[in-house]
Amino acid sequence: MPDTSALRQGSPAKRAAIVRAALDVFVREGYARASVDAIAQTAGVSKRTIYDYYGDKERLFLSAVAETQAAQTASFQELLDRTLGPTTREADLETALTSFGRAFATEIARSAERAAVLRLMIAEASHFPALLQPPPEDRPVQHALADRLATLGKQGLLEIPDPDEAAEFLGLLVTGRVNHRSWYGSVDLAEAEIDRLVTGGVRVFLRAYAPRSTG
Amino acid sequence: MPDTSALRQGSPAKRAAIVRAALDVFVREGYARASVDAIAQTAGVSKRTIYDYYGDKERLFLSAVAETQAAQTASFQELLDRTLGPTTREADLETALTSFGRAFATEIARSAERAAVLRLMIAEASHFPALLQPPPEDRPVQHALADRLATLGKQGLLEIPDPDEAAEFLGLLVTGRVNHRSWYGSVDLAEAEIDRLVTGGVRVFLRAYAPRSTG
DNA sequence: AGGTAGCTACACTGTAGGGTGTAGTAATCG
DNA sequence: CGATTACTACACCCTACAGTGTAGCTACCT
Repeated sequence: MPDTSALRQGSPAKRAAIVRAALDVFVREGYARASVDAIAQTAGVSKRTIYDYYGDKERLFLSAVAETQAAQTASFQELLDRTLGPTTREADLETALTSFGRAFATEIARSAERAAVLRLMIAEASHFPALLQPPPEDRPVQHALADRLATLGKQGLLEIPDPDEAAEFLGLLVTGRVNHRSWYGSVDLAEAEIDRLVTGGVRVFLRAYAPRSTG
Repeated sequence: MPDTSALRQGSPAKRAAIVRAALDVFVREGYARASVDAIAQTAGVSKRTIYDYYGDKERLFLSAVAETQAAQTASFQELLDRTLGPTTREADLETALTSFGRAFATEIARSAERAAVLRLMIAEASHFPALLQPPPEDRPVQHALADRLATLGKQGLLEIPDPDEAAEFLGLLVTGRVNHRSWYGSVDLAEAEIDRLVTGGVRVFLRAYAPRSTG
């Protein structure tokens, strides 16, 4: 006899549609306000199907968050390679860091999704301890960035005593003010404003981590 | 005839008790999950009284947030005077900034309330546009800090081209990592950990804003 | 004493929403 | 072909909760 209490396997396409719709609604409404009916309607799927796939609202929520985190980590890696790749030369450093920062912050501030997920996680962290277990959204991300900075340090372009810390600060300097002003994506910022905030952050980072005496 | 639809004036003590209980529950549960019954019970007051005082849940929420903001702004001013007062001398600068940062971040990370309110505001910003209207929680705060930094700049202790920006970065460097790791107060951090994060942030700030050539 | 205001306790309405059960349809599998 | 699987539509249960109406108690005012 089949285990009728098990979740349905289903098709990847339908799973993706549901998870995508769920994230949309959760992000717009917050967990508690988001209704499964609304998610079903957004996904173009019956409510019953959602329950057959995910069992309950909590698991749907956690799946949706996990889903986007994987996607975001991947897209960050790609971004890092594009803007801070191993071909960076001395003269390009500020330019490269700025363009990295701009791409990074734009991704956060404008793609809406990334910031929105962060917002959602901040809001729900205390209700879903599971959210805290996986690397807090950017451990792999920060590691990759730290590696790049360490390399730049070894090349004498920067003075980086602690690459992990430096990576954290760079991320913070670049995204902190954008997140703050946009209320983590709740309010749109002008592109020019984002640029200004990012550029300022990179400038501070470079002043703090410039080599004391250039050889 | 009396206007029966008007809110009741009531006693300040009871108002305070309600607003305090409301904040407790909102902060712990989030707006949507928080029930007025729970708030009434926490406040030791009947639900009817809450409605007589505040009319509805939304107004209660906004009052609670506004209440704490005023309190927090005041306590920050006091903190700033205590740690970065006008008597600061050169040798004390790093010490003073560090103790400022520590006090600031501790207030945010340990008093729980401040971080929790921020968390709440981040979560609800898109549902309560009114939250965005008043100075975003720290405009007066940042202004006062900028003034102090400008003074230190004029004394030659720091090189501060843009005091407002510098104040923003100092706040960010000092609190950013604490907020990030504690999930804006959802997770407790050890005192030593907070110290380490704050100290690191101050060090970066000083490296970035140290005078290029000391006269 | 009589009136009025502040408050509680409690009953009650209406609605939203999580979650389930099931009949019916279409496709797919053997 | 019949059987199973995936799905929708829909009716449904049950709980939580925002908000209201009201009776009754206390305390204060005059």
